[in-house]
Amino acid sequence: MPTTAPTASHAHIVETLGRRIAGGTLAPGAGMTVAALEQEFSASRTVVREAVRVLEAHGLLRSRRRVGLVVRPREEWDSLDATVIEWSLDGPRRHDVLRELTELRAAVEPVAARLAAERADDTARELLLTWATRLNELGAQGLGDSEEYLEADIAYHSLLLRAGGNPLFGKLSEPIAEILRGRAVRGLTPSLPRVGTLEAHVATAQAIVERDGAGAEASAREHLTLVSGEVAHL
Amino acid sequence: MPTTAPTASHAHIVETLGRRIAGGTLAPGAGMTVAALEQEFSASRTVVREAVRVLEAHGLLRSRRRVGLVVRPREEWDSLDATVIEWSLDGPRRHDVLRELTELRAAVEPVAARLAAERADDTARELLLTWATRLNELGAQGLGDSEEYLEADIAYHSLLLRAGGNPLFGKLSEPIAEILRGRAVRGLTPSLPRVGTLEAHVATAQAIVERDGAGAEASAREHLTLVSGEVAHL
DNA sequence: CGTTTCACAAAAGTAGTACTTATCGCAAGC
DNA sequence: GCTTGCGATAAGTACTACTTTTGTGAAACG
Repeated sequence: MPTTAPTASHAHIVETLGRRIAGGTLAPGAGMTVAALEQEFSASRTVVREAVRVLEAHGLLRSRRRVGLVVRPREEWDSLDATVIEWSLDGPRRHDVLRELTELRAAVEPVAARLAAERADDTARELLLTWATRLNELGAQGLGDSEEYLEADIAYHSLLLRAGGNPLFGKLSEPIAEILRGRAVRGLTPSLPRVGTLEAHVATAQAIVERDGAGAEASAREHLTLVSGEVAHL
Repeated sequence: MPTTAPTASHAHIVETLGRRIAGGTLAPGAGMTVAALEQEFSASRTVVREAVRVLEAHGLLRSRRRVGLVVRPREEWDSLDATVIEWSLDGPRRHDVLRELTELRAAVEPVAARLAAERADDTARELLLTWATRLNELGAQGLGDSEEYLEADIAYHSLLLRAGGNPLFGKLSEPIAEILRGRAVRGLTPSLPRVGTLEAHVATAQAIVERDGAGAEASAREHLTLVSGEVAHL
């Protein structure tokens, strides 16, 4: 085999095609055939079909006999899947996606905070407070747009969602990590976090440590109202 | 081939295997091989591999060279996917799943109600109220466990989640429909809905019609507190 | 002229087989 | 005892032949 396509194996096709669809290059309703994909990726039928199956499983594509492969409407997509979200954040609709995700986050995080306050184990509580104070410090130093801040932010929110012990909330930490990353990459994170944000983090964590469910929920909600405001008019 | 498997095609393998894993028959860590599956389902390699790919995409399975297929830990599953949820509701962990989903629902629906109040179009508002009053009527007649009630319940909640225009919330209507169905099938729905439930439905819908975001959120939250209480100790 | 029926062909679905590649585990050598 | 290399194993990839479904268009029919 010469220096041609680097064996466009399974994962590559899924990735490329997924990005095209979720990213918007390939609009819903657009059609294609397995044969065409074989050619384009210079891959065997088997490989292409497996890739198609995966995209089908994610609701991005539909394969029908005699018709070929058709891109499905957006409502059918597995829009809560981390990979699908990542792909969506690449397309022209990224702002919408970001807004939608933030709304979901605003709904979920306060309740997650309450659950964490009620049920988290002690190490999680401590760790949560640690991350919150770290965020506070970094933010105060004007490092709100730094790599470390992003990392701590993801760690904090991820733990917050997991600490309540409900795997479904934990699962939502993946999309939420994607938003944070997505915002950071696009320079939407200010170097000096908005007033109230850092305090809200610490207050939430503090409430969780003190097993104050209502308090945790309230301060998390306060924080997220601020965030929603920022993202609302992108 | 005798009267054995009726050409256990792709979808059937996905379904069966998915149920086994998500349902708990096949515990995380358990291993198998493609060859074994070929035999069991008397299907060709191609078909089995495609099925495996789909399950892999849902995070239920991992396929590694020289090792074979390994069932992945529950945290890795695409637990928000409607099919995965359906499969999970069949296993011994169904009560946990039901509880977890209800918690998520309690977090999401109030916010969805607010968004609906702020942004739904007029037909959706009207329809929402129609469903709510229908639920009210059916409930008052002691038909809370009837087929019609379930149908109306699903329609109401589904529309509530979609009306706000955020596809992510809309997507969550699938799992939520699964819960309602799951509860009904298992006879967990009382024929006379708990006091307050029906009123809350109507109140929420009423608030949405009046574009009262805060009110909609509040009454939805009230309703869901009741529901959570019911499901908490299954 | 409109409607139904039917046959054809297109495209995915299924099957089987041959070959390639990664990797785990063990054993031999340092 | 630790590393290194070999071999077996199981998935990954490829190719090809065959089957099944189904949309479309043409022909038959009312």
